[in-house]
Amino acid sequence: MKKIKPTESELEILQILWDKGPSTVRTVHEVLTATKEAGYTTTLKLMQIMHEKELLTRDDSSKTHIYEALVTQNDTQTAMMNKMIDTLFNGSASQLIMQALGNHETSGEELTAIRKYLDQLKKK
Amino acid sequence: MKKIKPTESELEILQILWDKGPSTVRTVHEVLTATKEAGYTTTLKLMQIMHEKELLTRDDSSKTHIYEALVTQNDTQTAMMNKMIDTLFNGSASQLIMQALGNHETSGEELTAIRKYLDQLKKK
DNA sequence: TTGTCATTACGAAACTATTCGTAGATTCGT
DNA sequence: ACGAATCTACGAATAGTTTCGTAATGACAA
Repeated sequence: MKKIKPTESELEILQILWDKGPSTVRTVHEVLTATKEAGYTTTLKLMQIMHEKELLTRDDSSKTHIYEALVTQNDTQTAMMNKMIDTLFNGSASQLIMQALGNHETSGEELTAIRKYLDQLKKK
Repeated sequence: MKKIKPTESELEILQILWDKGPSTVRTVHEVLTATKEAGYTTTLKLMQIMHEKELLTRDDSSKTHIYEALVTQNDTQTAMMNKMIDTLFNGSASQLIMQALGNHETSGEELTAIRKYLDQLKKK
């Protein structure tokens, strides 16, 4: 399996592509600048680099290229979580889970969902 | 609250200091090189920089300085988890939790502990 | 066609992180 | 006291990330 290690800025772009699906630089840039300052060519360059790194595919059949995330959100989540558990939670996933439960206002519904999931796991 | 954003290498060093408590560069370096290659002065420089950044305190009353983590493991966990939930899990902590449950072999004991913790939360 | 506009390509600058060589200071054993 | 070993300080080289200016290309409207 390929190593997934997007940088900070790359993650922001991936997020947008996961959300919107295949998009042009313009689209991504628009979403990006809703939150933060950035020049258009900055966004462009980033996406070009991500394409080189094979984080994105590019459809350049028409003049305006269309980019798409090549790594899934799920794989990225898994990769980064594992690293985090490793380097920050002494290898214990449950420690991470409790930390997450403790530090966030989690709604009753969410708690129920987690409990259900837990039951399912226990059956095995 | 101060912003906690240690780099990759800095995290490795923090980990060691959290584990061992106040330590010399030599000690940290020894642990570090058990896993990976690194020159002594590299480790030294890193820790000096971390001291400048106020990630570490330094006791230089004797010639061999003693460094100690200034940020707690817990605060760092919280900070990095929140960012992760934000940038990778669309703001949903429970999504992260299920991901963690799914992708790790979690022992029965751990599951029970989590369940207990969950019960506790539900009471409120 | 001609000018305007949006787009891509390229390269360089600015910044941050990582690595390590060298020099100078201190400690310790003999 | 002498020399070897250990440690710190400093600065520079390297590498990776982020930013953006400029030029070339293509699309489109008048």
